[in-house]
Amino acid sequence: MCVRVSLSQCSPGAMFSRRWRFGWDSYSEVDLFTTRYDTSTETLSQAIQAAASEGPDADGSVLFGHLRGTVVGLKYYTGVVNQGEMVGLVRQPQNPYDRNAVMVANIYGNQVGHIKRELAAAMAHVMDNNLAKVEGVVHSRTTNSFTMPVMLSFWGKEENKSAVTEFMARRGYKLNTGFKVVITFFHIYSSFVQLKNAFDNLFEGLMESKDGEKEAAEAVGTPLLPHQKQALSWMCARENKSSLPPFWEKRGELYYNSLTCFSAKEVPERVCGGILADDMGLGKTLTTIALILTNFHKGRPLPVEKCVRFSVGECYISSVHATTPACVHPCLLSTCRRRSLLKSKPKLNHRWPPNLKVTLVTKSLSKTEKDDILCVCVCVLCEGVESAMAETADDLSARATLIISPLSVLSNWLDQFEQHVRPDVKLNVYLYYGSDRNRSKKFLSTQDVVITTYNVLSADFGVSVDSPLHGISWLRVVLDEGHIIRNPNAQMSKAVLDLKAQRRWILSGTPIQNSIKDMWMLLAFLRLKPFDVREWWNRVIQRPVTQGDRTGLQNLQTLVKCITLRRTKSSEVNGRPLVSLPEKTVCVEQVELSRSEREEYELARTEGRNTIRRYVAEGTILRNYADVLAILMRLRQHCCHPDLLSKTSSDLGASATPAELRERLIEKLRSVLASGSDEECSVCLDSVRLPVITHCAHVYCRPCITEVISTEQETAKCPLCRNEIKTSELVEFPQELMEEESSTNSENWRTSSKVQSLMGNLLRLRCDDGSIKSLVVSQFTRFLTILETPLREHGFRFVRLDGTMNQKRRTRVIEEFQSSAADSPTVMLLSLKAGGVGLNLTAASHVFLMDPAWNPATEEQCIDRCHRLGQMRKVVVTKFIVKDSVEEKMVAIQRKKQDLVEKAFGSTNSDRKTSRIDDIKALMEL
DNA sequence: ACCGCCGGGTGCC
DNA sequence: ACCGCCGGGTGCC
Repeated sequence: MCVRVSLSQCSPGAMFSRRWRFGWDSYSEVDLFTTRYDTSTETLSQAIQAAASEGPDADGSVLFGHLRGTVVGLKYYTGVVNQGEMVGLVRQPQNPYDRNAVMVANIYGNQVGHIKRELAAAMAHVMDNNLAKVEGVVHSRTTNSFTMPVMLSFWGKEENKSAVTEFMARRGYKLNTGFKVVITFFHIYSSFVQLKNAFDNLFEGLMESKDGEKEAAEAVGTPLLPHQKQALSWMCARENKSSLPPFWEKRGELYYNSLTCFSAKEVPERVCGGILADDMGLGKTLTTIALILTNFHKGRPLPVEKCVRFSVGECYISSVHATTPACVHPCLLSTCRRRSLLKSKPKLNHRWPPNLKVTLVTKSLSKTEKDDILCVCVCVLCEGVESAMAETADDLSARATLIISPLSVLSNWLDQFEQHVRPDVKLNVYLYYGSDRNRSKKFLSTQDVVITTYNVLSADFGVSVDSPLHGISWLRVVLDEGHIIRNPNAQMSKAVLDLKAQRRWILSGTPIQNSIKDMWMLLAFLRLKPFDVREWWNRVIQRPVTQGDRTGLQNLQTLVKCITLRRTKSSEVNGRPLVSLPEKTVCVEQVELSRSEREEYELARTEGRNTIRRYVAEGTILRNYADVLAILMRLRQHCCHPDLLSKTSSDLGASATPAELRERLIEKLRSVLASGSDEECSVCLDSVRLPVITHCAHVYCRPCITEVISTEQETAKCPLCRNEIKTSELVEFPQELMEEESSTNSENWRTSSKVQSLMGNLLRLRCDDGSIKSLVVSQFTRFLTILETPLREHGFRFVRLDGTMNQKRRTRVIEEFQSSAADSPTVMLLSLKAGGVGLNLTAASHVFLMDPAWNPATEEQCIDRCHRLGQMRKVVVTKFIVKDSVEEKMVAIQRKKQDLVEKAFGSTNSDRKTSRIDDIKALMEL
């Protein structure tokens, strides 16, 4: 090697004034790069990926400005760029010629060139210190083939803006600023609210031109409904057709991506699979089972062993002809041996050879012979597996489908396979779960289906280098409830992304739960190029959408449309509803309080109203929100049963010690949550998960409020009352108390008007038709406990399902309830929040909603557990509402709230705040 | 690269 | 001639 340096190497600061130079006489850059970089396993795309995920999130970033830069060294690299194409900028601190080097790469991670030295030096400082994220777009090409201009944009946190701008200016690079973009919490928040609504529409109307139907393979025992045949047809097409992924088009010889302006000679890798986002109850599981059996390689059905029982006395195996007599199914062999039919001695093999033929001869048989011949003969449904082998590049030896599901629905998968696969078909389904699971890769990869849970998968992934599931080339990976993997940093998500598969599917009723970020994980799993790389996703979709860009949203919509099939129960196909469910009637039964109940209620109401009046007058209603909720809660509890009221909680007023404050906050939290009410988190607008209470007594999801705090840092304020909040001051409900809550005293039990109304209904029903089953639903688990006494007294057989039960018990309870046995329970006491999605309670045809919920959707969800596919009877829903009470007003607000959600486009946080105050006023008749 | 830069050849017009 | 000018060789970081 001959390196000639005209000037001695110097400090980075002096580098600009002096020049240095290398000779290339006997040394090519290829050698240099292979020795330098090939020792590292990191690929360029991984480097880009890593760079993008380390940097600040696109959400909170502001644009510092633009700068026109130069990409040099084009002729040394193969990466090509088109006009308007986005490029990635990656720091190369290990570059032997310049540790400030900034590499330029195209969407596919192919190197295009480098940023010119001086500019790179300035950028390196900014990039290395995480002051800004720099993005590049190549707007125009110059005619020469050595350099090209690149438009650089600098993005980062507001507080770094001036530092970056000044630094660049000192180096002689002026950042051109367009209009000033200021993003505050409320900014993000209101655009988030808008998005949430836009998302609701995102998955709507995805039915167009997906209306072909496909019959399932013979092995599927359950006839598919028309919409399921459509889904099957669509899924098969997504797996088999080689249509271009969204935004790709053929332009002459090249394939062109209209979003990133990238083009390539090769066909872009197609996405085999997609998102099946049908509403729950439309049969995603059955459709998936049908897909597994129907669409093996080359669109042929999965070759499965099918046991054929010949009708007695008619058929008789006379001889076995096999082109390869080496293998005979052991089951058949036993018969052959007995009858001495085999000429040669075959080896045993469980897999039936494709061209083995069995000749059957009819013969009259004696009784014993008939019994003998009732042996099982095994046939093959699909022939020609081997011949298909050589034809395509795909690995046709991949056989198994891996299904990953939450633990709670694991048993459902097994049941559904049992139920929908014809009993005479032998499908190898292996449950990869439990400590004694078979970890043999050979064993697993020869199964037809392997089912496991997200937890098992990620546990395996974390523990050992050669996780069995990660070592297998799957034919197909299916993520059930795929929205579970929405956090890309979670171990679970990484484990899922690392799976090797030809085809990938996501099943989910709610593909986007919180934000557009959720979507990235799904696309990354599906390997939808180029969006599986975070930078391109951020730049092309996420940032434009979060900043309210219409085209960004349109692009996202197009993207989603291409890979998603979503139908709701109300969707129509050719003017007819997708599924015809039995009629559902909802009636409200007014309950009159007894005199003593009314007296107690009015007492509590007057007291509460005075308190709230005071808050309204002081303008402190939101500051005392928890207290207000507690008052409302007490009233709601009065409506159900007097014993629901917890011991009067002390007033928050003056809190002497921190321990005392904590005690009182927990008490507040208890009154909000413990009884099972459905409180809404004001950040995500959903029911609270992992509830925490702030020192200003507002309840949020822990992740939501933590994010708010980390975004706003020291200046973090409570989104509801703008008091200062700190992560360290968030209080959780202690687990020990959780358990205490459930204990109740069953001696001196008393009834209530609502209990009477329910019992009257149940007794009447039992009289009319003893086989009718009912769900009795309440938000208050303690109310369910109270209801147990009269049910027992009247000799009802009942079960109970609430959030405290573990999975095993839940499954058993549901099984018991769903059973049609004569002595099976006819009533299920159900806590409104228990189970959430996926429960199948079709045995019930009557639903009694004991108390109104804040969120009408929760009620609907609950009703849907029995008003769904498989329901044979008309469904009757009875809502008990106490006359002249807070419950009546809640119903009115429910309706208003639903309107609000529907029209909420543009509703801001402050709108919501005032609407909350209005709600409270209305509830208390102020 | 239809540039910039380097360094050797050259030297009135 | 310790300059200027010309024209060939050359070229990312």
